[in-house]
Amino acid sequence: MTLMKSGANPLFLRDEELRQGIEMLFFAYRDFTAEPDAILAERGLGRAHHRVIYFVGRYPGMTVSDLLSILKITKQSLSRVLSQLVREGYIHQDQGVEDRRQRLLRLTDKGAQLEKELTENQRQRIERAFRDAGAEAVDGFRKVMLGIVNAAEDRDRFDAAIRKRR
Amino acid sequence: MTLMKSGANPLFLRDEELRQGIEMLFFAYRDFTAEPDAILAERGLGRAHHRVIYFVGRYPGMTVSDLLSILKITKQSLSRVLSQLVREGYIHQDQGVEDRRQRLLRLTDKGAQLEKELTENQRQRIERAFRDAGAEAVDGFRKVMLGIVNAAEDRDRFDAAIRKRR
DNA sequence: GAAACTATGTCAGTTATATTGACATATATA
DNA sequence: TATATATGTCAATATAACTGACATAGTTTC
Repeated sequence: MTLMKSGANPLFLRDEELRQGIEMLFFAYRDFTAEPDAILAERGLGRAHHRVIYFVGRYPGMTVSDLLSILKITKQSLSRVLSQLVREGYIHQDQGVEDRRQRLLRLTDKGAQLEKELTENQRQRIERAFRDAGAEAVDGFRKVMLGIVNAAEDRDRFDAAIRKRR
Repeated sequence: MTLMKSGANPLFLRDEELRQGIEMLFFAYRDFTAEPDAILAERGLGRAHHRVIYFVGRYPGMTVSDLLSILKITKQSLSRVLSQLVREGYIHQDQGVEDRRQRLLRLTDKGAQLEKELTENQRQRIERAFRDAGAEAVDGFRKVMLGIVNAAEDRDRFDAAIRKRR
């Protein structure tokens, strides 16, 4: 941290550091979504479909409202995306067993295949970044990212070893 | 890293770790944009306007094509957003001095005020996360984020101390 | 058992952000 | 002079979100 743009002004340094943090999030997210978006476009799907497929693959048997609270979108928005995925055979809905109003969501084989193709890309990108940066850096990355996330509920999705720092 | 969900399968652990990375990016970005979006909505502006205001504030005197290559959108998309910002007095355009075809962009006072309000929110979020995580973790965060970003051109926006690891 | 609440779905209208393609203008460079 | 570049604009389209209103089936509570 010695070679900063402006010299020895600690206030500027702090601002520069924080702005870099902001920008890194923007650039990382932009590049992280670019390739999956291209794969999805070939099938007439968009980023919203990816998010649904991803989380249903991650938590099979999740309900529609689980999905709504993760994505933080309205049910009307989800509806169009989800019903397209069901219609086109990527996602299967089972009636809930304890509560029969619920629709338990899971990927079909077709859905799982697409999920793999999409996530593979992002997984590789993360893997390369993690490997290049080293285990210690990965710990730091996780601590910071966890601090950026709002809801304790979402932070709880991540592992206990990180959570205990709070 | 001792308490993982599944026990002692190292392959599972790796997959779990990578998926956490993917999800952290999603959740962090989702929460990072939520509050500025709300402020913008009051003025009839959206996230796209924020990005323009942010980068023009960051690099005063940048050209339209600089902005296009950072945002990676088409000029037609930028056009509507940028001309609204000019029309409503957030951004001022000067004719380029060396090349008079260029429009050099800078924030007006009104624009700078909005930029401050919007960025303040994100800056505070990052600041809190950085402070809670500690300096070492911040280094790790930056290393990993830099690894996720594609273009060397964009990586070069960040500081030399990190860049030299490559 | 009726009333209230919950999970989900759907209709209709609207907004923001992006796209592609075509063309125009001013300026710079070979 | 010819060509390339920086910018702007018109038109049509797509996607992903929103709000509001209403419907249905199933669960819970009084």
